[in-house]
Formats: sequence, structure tokens, C-alpha cells
Amino acid sequence: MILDERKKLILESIIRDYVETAEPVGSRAVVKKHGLKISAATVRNEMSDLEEMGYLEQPHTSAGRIPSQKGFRYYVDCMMEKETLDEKETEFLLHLLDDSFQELNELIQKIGHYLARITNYASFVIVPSINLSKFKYLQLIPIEEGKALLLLVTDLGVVMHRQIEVPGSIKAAELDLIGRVLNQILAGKKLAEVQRGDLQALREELKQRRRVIDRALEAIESLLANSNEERVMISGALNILNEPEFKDVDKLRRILAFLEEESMLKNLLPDNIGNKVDIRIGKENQSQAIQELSLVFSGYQTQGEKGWMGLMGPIRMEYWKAAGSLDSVREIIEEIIKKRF
Amino acid sequence: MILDERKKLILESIIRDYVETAEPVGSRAVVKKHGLKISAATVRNEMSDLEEMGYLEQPHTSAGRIPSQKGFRYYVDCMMEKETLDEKETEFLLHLLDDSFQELNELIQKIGHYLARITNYASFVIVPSINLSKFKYLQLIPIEEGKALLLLVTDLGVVMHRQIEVPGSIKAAELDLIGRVLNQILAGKKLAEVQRGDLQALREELKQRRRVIDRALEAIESLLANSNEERVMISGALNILNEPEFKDVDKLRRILAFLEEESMLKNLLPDNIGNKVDIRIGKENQSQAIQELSLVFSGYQTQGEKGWMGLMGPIRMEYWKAAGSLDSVREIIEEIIKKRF
DNA sequence: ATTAGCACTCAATAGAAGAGAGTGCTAACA
DNA sequence: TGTTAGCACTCTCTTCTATTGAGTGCTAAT
Repeated sequence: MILDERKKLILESIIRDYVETAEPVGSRAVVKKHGLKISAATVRNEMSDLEEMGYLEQPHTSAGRIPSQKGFRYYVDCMMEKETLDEKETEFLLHLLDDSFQELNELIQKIGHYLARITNYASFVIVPSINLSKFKYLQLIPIEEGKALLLLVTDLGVVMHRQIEVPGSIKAAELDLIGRVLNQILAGKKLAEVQRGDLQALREELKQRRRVIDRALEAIESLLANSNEERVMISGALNILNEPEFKDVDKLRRILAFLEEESMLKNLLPDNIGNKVDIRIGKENQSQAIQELSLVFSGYQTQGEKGWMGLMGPIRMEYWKAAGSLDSVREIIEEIIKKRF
Repeated sequence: MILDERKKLILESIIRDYVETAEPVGSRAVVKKHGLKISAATVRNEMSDLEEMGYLEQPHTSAGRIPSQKGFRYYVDCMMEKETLDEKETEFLLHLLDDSFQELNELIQKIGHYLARITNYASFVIVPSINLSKFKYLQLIPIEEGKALLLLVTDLGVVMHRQIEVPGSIKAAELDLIGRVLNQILAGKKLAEVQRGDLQALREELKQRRRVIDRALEAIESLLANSNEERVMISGALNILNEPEFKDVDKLRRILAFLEEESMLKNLLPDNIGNKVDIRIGKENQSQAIQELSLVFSGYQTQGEKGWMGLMGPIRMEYWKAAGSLDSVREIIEEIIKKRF
């Protein structure tokens, strides 16, 4: 559907106004705001057309118009220009992140906080499951009589550990040996592959220390199972308290409850991760619980790892700002990661 | 101040009723509810007395009475009987915790969730700083060209790690040696003590590998600094959305904002940790932000480690249930920890 | 000391009136 | 044919008033 320039102008004007004030916008307001050369009556006619086409709606007869979800959709698809971060913000972000993190997770979490802070929306970040990364290093370390620590490092430097029981009689050197063997067999494999056959094969190979190996393998399995899950992190959930559409406590409860059930989020995102910004407006969301919310999100990709990050706000959302910020931030973190790892 | 039996009965009746309904309680309601043998008029006289004494207050002339904070305080101090967990709940909790945790932190966190769930209040747990626990074991592990992992274990089995840079030329055996030396010097020390002089002394002792050692010591210092902070964990914050006194979004915002600033909490608790349940009602709290909330909390103690756990709810709180639950839960976790570690 | 009776108070609710914002339609104009 | 001014109309929102009802406090009787 193609709109003529004047209709576009009016639609944009109404959207900008409505996003800012959360109030229906009248014809006079449109004229004044943009200093248009046409009269309010003309605008009224156009607005009437736009309503008929489904881009605007009227809360009641004598109110102004508000953009419909379809209106937002049209704006987002055909008219919007993203507002990326300006230099100062970029600078600040870079400064914030500069080697102040030890691990990928930390970085990602900081990004989440930052996004929430500059946009005043709730942000979410979905950290890729470690599953995809490669096994790199493993060691068995005696801690005390009867206990050892299994240490596992992936090639991206994620360290996981777990205590296991071992016979009291076992010697440090022996533990070390077992560790080495495990290491050799697993080295370079993807963690996801490890699960399949190797563990069984290993059990056979090292019969004489069955007990230790069994425990070690259990520990590895358990670590895998744990890290298998993508982690979802939400920041700035309280930002939605500031939106006038959620001054009703019941609505609020529904939404915050949804956010608390973090795992729900990832079901809503598409299966394959690109890295273009995608937008889900209100009812376009699958989940009942957040059909009064909009999602703006983007995949990110870092040498083999893929994850999501995004923003959630009211339907009356500054999509331009949200989408632009995401674009900028994605670029920045991909760059940082490339440099660091 | 001593109240006669009848006044006590009436005060209790009003408190119970008010806690349940959040509505002012009238004289008739008191009589009916408890099937008292006295008339409403008599109750009115008594209520008037109680008000004069400061235990009750009236929102306005023609409303019933509600307990004042002083009233709650009196009840809590002189009349309340704690309601500990019943057998089924205890059973369930034990089952929930039974070896399903790897580390102390995990256990504590689960406890927090459980407390929030059974009481329908927000729970908090403050995990003791690791500072107090003893250094047990340290190892340097080569990961790849130029990078090593410093691994540190405390006697309670908490594992911390951090990557450090090392010269590319260094051999695994050498790293191992350095680790051993560090180990010997630090072994058995309390982590808090480590900070003082040892690190400096060490630097002298191992001049030939200054670079590695410097990095290792930096890492240890940084780990210490990180773990120095007590960690605060809050669960079930959304439970306060259900309380009618917070249906006002502004109040809500203040309180949730306070909860998000988790670190604030520990400033509110007494300096020395006992393990009796303590209660702070409304204005008794130091912090402005939560003077409309009550805190019920208790210390817990596990071989040298001390921490806090507690519940936060409206002033109109089921103190008997909260205090009782805490008592039960504390007993249970202290027992579990004694058994496990 | 207790209680029944009654006048009184005050919040909460409902209804009515008025104000104001904004529209849609009509007729005039370029 | 597109644009505009004018005006009646609609509907929400606010304000004001009346009514209701719960609950009290006081008084007088038991």
C-alpha cells in the first residue's frame, strides 16, 4: 500500500506526537506542531482516510486519533529512519566495556544494562548456549581426601567446574593421568558432539579407574546439561513502570510475571538468527502475555556464537531509537569480541 | 505496658482480621469473628482505650480501627506465637534441597526462592563474604599460548578462577612450580589475612618469574576484592504487587527501585549476626524507602560463615508465619550444611 | 461494669450539569 | 476538484450534590 506524501507526513506527525505524549492527537495539533501550510479541516479529511485504511483509530468519537498497530507497522516498514547512537554515547559505551570484563557473559550483561539505561525500555539478552563452542581443556584436581575438582574450559575461555567424589586412595598423579586421557579424547570436539558417543567409549577404555571416570563423566554431562540452556538476562524491567499505559497494577502484574519467567522469551524469537533488527508490534507477538508490548531485537554473532539482544517497550515505542541503538551496539560488541578473543 | 486479657484478645482479633482483609475492623466484626460473649458497645469502649494507648488508630471518624505500628510491635513482642513449618512443608523443603546443589550459593538461593514461595512475601538472602573462609588450594593452569588460568579453592569448596597473561615462553612445569610455591605460602590462611603482607613478601621470594607472579597476585587480589562483597539475593519481589496497599504505581516504583538496589539492604541490618528472628516494622526501618514495609529476618551460621535471610512484606504482615518459617528454615539449612560439609 | 439505643460523622457511590476537545458535515471559495 | 471556514454534535472528564451505609461516641438504663 502506497501513501502519498501528505498522508505520510500526517501519519508521522501523529505517531511522533502520540509516542511522546501517550494522548490522542487532534487535527489542530498536527497542523501546529509541524507548521503545515494546510488547514485543520484538510488534515481531518486525510485523517479520516487514514482511519478508513486502518492506520489510525479513534478511542471515541470526539477524541483525536491514535496510530493503530498497522499504522506503526507501516511507519516502521516504509518510513522510519533509525537513530543510531551518537558519538558521545558510542564513546561512553566503549569506555564502559574496555577490558573491564573477564568473560563473555559479563560483557553481554553489561550491554544489557546499558541498552536499558539509554533507551528507558526493558532490555533482554539471550546468551548462546555454550553447546556450540569447542571443548578445549579439562583437568582433574585433587582437593581433599575423597574429593576432586573437574575443571573444563571451552575455546572461548568459559570455565566451568564441578566437584566429584573419588576414592580416598587415589593419588594425585593418577588423577592427573586420567585427566590427560580424557583431554586427549575430547580435545577440539564441539561440546555438543561430546555428548553422543565419546563418553561411552571412554568408559570402556579406562576400566581400571572406573569409579573416578564414571564420576568425571557424570560431572561433564551435568555441566553440559546446565550450559545447554541458553541464558536469558533482562535489565531495566522497572522501566515499564514509567509508561502511562501500565499504571494499572493488573496489567503490570501480567507483564512483570512474564518477564520473570525469562525462559518464555526465547520461544518468541525466530528460529534462525540473522543480524538485522526485527520488530514485533503488540499483537504480532505470539504470547498472549505481551501483546500490549512491542519487541525490537537483533541477533548478534561472534565467531560461531549466536545470540539475541533486544528491547521491550509499550506499543507506543520509539522504534527509531530502539532499532538504531541496537544496530550500533551490535556493531560495537562484535568489534570488541573480534579484537579480544 | 501490660494489657489485660480482654484487651489482648481484642487487639489480636483486630490484627488478625486486618492482616487478612486490609480493611479497618469495626466493633461488630470483632464480636462476630471471635464469637465473644461481650457486646459490640463494650468492645467499642475497649477499642477506644486501645486507641488512646496508641495501639490502634482510626483512618477517619466513622471507620473501624486498624492496628498502629506500635500495636503490631506489641503483638509481636508480647503475644505472638510463631507458626513454624508443618511436617509436609519441612518434608518438601528437605526433598527440594537434597543433594541437588553443588555449592553453598546454590543452596542459599534455593532457600530464598522457597521462602518467597511459601510465604508470598519477598525474600532476601545475604551470602557471607568469602573473606572469612580459609584459603585452601591454588593452581596455575596453562590454557593456551600466553594465557593461564588461576584457580582458587576455599575450604568450604567455593571455587573461583580468573585468567591471567603469562609470557608465551613459560613452560607448564614452571607454572606448576610457581603454583606450588604460592600454595605453600598461602595454605591454611584466612583469605582476609592473605591480603595484608604475604603478597608483598612473595613478590620478593620469586624474583625470577616476576611477571607471572605479579599477574597471579593481581588476580588473587581481584578475586578477593570481588568476593569481599556480601552478595544479596532477592526473590519474589513481585509478590508485593499482590498487596492492596501497593496498588498505587508510585509507591510500587519506590519500593521496587529500592529492591533493585540490592546492596541497600545490608545497611539496614544490625552489625552482629545472632540467630534469633528479628523484626523491623515500618518506620522502625532506617531507610526512608521501605518505611511502608516490614522486615522479618534472622541470621544463620554455618561453621564460621554468617549470613542473613529474611522476608519483606507490608506492615500488615503475617508476622507469625514469617518468623516461624524463618526459624524452621534456618534450622534445616544449618543441619544440611553440617551434614554436607 | 455492661449494654441498648440513637444521633452523628465521614467516605464511598451515583447521578446531574457543565466544560472542553475534537470531529464530521455542509457550503463557500479558488 | 481540492481546500477551507463554520457550526452542530458527540463524548469524555471534571465538578458538584445527594444519598447511602458503616461505624463510632455518648447517654441512660440495667
